Amino acid sequence: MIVAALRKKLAYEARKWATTAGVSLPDNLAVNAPPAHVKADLSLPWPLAAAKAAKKNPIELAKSLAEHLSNVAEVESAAAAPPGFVNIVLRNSSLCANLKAITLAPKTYGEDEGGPKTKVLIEFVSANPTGPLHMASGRGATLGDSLIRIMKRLGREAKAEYYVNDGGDRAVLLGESIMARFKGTPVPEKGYQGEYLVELAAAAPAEKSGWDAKRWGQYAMDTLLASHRDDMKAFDVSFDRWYLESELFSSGAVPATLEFLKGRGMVFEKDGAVWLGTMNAEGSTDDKDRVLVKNTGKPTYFLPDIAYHKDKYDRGFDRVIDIFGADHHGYVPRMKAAIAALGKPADSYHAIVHQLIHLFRGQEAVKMSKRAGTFIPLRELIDEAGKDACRFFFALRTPDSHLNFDLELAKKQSSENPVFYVQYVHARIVSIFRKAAEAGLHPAGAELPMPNARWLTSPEERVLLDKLAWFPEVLLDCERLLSPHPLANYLMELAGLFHPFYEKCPVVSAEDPEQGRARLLLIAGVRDAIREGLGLLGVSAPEQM
RNA sequence: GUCCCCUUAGCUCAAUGGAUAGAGCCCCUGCCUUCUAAGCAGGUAAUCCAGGUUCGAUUCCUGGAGGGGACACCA
Repeated sequence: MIVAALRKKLAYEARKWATTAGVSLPDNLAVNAPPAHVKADLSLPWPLAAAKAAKKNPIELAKSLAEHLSNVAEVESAAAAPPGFVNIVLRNSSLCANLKAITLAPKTYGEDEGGPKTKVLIEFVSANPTGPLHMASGRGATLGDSLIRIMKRLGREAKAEYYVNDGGDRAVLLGESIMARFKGTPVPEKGYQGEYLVELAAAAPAEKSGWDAKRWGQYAMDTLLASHRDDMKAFDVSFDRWYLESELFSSGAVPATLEFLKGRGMVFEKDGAVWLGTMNAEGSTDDKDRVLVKNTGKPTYFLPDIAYHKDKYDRGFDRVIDIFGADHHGYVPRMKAAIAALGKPADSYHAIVHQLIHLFRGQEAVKMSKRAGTFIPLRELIDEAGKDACRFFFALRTPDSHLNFDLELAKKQSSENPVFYVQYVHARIVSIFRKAAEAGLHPAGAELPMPNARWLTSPEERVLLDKLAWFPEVLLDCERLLSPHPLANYLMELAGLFHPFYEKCPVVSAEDPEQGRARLLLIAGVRDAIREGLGLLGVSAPEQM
């Protein structure tokens, strides 16, 4: 029985109890991990919540609920604790059964949790193909890709999409900029000034001398887009679709969306331009109206963006998530307004805004790249620190907070480096399994038996059993918070709990071979949780270090 | 001027409104003939300020202080 399923069972029993006790419980019944000083596996604050409405003494309710819950099969004991908690100790056998569920049937996590039967689309990175991908895109990529992996793991239908702004004016300007670099003439004032275009122009094929700006633009955009694809591949991030803005235009979706919005009465004309009445629309979050079609007759970028989001819904996605960098946060209210203007429910759309990355070498802030000038390309970071360190560091923090990325630390092969701290545990366990096979304790790959109840009862073993039971809950936390950081932090904690076990509980040289095999089962659970957890973060789990 | 994010230990960060606020690093003291010392055991140390809501606030609300970012008929 895993915690996700046990939570349901306890909640069900608690509701039965509430009926007979004549109290009402809130809709959301959370199961918490108890604080360190409490010797229990689960903590339920439910009596506290019930006492308020019922005007009853919470500790009395807790005693009554504890008595009721001690009849649940998986529960060893349930005790009331002031001011009104119920603390539950689980049977070792149910925790062992959970362990078997982790090591033998890992595909069942979250399944019995149900969860919303939705089709989720997450759009992320979506950088303009006018320059190399930059390190902030790495944070968005980590967020999006890990969320996709976690949601899939929970049985959701989740797709990843990258929107490519390959539209007209931008391509022309890029073409003019790179052509100027090739010819050594000044780059247009509003053009792309980056030094990378010099390199790119030099690398173009021989016939380039005859190219016009349009041809140059096409070349630059194709090459840069290809580099974005390469960078994402190197970062172990994959997309179900690269959606081109040009596709959107050629499909006629842009004028069709304008007509659709007109039909809904959301559009008005003023000063020769066409506006979306985002400010006063029902459910609007925007502070001013926005232009859809300029007085020149050309659409702004906003209109195709709305058309693109309409298309997401038209393709059957009922949960649409966009990931933006902090510099685009101002874009969120108007996108929400657009979703409302399309007549979609507000809670079907979610924007994740992640904050900036500050790059350091030790104490020293890194402001710019030597190669690319004013910004740090993602590729430079991957090349220097490695994909694993980048992804783990990016996953470790909530998107809301600024992220300090220390290149020196990320490159260190020591315990100071969190990613090595976790990977090391995996390698250690794999090594123990090798030794166990050599010693004849347990042949490689064979199934491990369900341990006898007298094994795995020491504090070091028990705490690991417990921690493993929370793994599915952590994935649900990630989904709820739309961030992989609870998983990354969980892996740090799990790794930290393994080392005391390693010191005190010999496996291969255990007193009793049966005990050794029980411990093998336990560490197989740790190994698999780390391997899978790291996998969900796009980080490798080396067998040897 | 308006808007967004942040402020927790010396440092980097955790904690669906729950109990004695957790980790890792740094520093100090011990530990390698026994499954990887990239490790273990022990020690010191924290919620920016003022109000409010609540049985209960690091968490929610209001105001203030400090730091970061954004505010085009640009993309």
